[in-house]
Amino acid sequence: MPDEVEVAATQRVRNPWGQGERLRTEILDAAGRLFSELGGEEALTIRGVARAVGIAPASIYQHFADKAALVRGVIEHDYERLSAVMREADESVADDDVVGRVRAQMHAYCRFAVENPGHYRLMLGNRRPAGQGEAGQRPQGPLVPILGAVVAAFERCEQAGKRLRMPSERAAVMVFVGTHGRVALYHSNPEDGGADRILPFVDELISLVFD
Amino acid sequence: MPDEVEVAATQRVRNPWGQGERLRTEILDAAGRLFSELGGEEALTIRGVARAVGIAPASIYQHFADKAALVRGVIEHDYERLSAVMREADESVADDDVVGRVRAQMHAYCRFAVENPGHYRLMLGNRRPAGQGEAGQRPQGPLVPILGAVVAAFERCEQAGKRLRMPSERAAVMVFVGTHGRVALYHSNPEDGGADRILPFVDELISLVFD
DNA sequence: ACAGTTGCCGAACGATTGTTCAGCAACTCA
DNA sequence: TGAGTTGCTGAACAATCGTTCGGCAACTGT
Repeated sequence: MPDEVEVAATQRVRNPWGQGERLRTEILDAAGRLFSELGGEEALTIRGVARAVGIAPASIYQHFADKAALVRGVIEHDYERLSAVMREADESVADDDVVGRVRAQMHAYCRFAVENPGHYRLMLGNRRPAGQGEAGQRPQGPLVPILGAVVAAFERCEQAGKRLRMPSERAAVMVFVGTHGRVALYHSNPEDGGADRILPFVDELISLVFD
Repeated sequence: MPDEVEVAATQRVRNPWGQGERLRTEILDAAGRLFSELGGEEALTIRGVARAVGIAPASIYQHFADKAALVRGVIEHDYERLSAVMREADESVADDDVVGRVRAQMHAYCRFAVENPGHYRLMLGNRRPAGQGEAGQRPQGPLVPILGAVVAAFERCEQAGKRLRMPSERAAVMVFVGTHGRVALYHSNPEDGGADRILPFVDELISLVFD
């Protein structure tokens, strides 16, 4: 019982150096970079991250309870990054160009997937062990919330009078999933063309769901 | 120099028991099963395979030079399996039902991907280190030859007079890649529906590329 | 029946993994 | 200035990995 109180107090205390939080994100960034280069949860080692940051392996445990927590942190950190670039791309297009906003979102998705093959692989490969999610939280894969933004973009298209060949949510899944699969094909065979081959495909896919 | 001769002679000698080859495929099957359940190259251990087969870890090395050779064997074995089920599905449909043959192929692909999550993950996650392929062999990802069968099916559609909204090869990529992506979404979030949610999506995707 | 070959096993080796712990150095507060 | 707290480190732990080696048992041809 006194243990809990002490732990809580320890966590609440601020770092007097003012560097602790910065090192945490530094670890997160380095781990993310290794993720991108190596790809795969097993390829990411505590020692490797520590070496990349320039600290001792034991220091990792001052910021993350264990390796699983570090991996969760990297995943969370990078999904926010992907969501951010898609949101920025969405907002960088004029409001009345509703289709252009869909295209901008998907192009941003492609760029991110090409530039971060490791994270991309993680998005697919994350097997979610039973009971990993918080209690009461409906279990959902990491792609689902991102898909939500695409659905919203298609609903804006419908409200702007654009004619779709199917309900907006279904169109969003169609485009998102097709883009996702095209990127998978690229990662399976990167030799023949990169983003310059992917983006036209995505554009044609988008035009396909409109009437 | 005499070493090479002796090794070659050893490899050429047939197994007098007549069981060696059978055990090899037994190892391959067990490794494939573990691949399906665990998913991921790193999760597949020599000791785990040996335990699954019921033999000593050292015995694996009588049939595979090292772990990389075992993994290559599993990949090859299972791609042939996937190609086989897609070919069987293709041939199980009447010749004049050209669109039905496309659907049968893609449905078989979905079933395989749902029933073998590990292999599916492998199809995506296989990072091909430089110089792994045989010399003179154009490097290509594992999805590419399978895609070829889909292209052929769409070319048959065109020859039968079906109108496509794009060149047959592009339509094949569109459908294949969209199906592939839909399966990825399923694996990312298996809770909401399985094959019964995937197959209608695939059917709609196929109908989308026809005029 | 006997020598020769072959496939499998038990045991071990070195390397690497995640993780823990005591101690040292740098900072804050009185 | 001195006590107290905090972050980081070096060293070590047990576990697990791929892999190797000598020996045993089952089969072959003669």
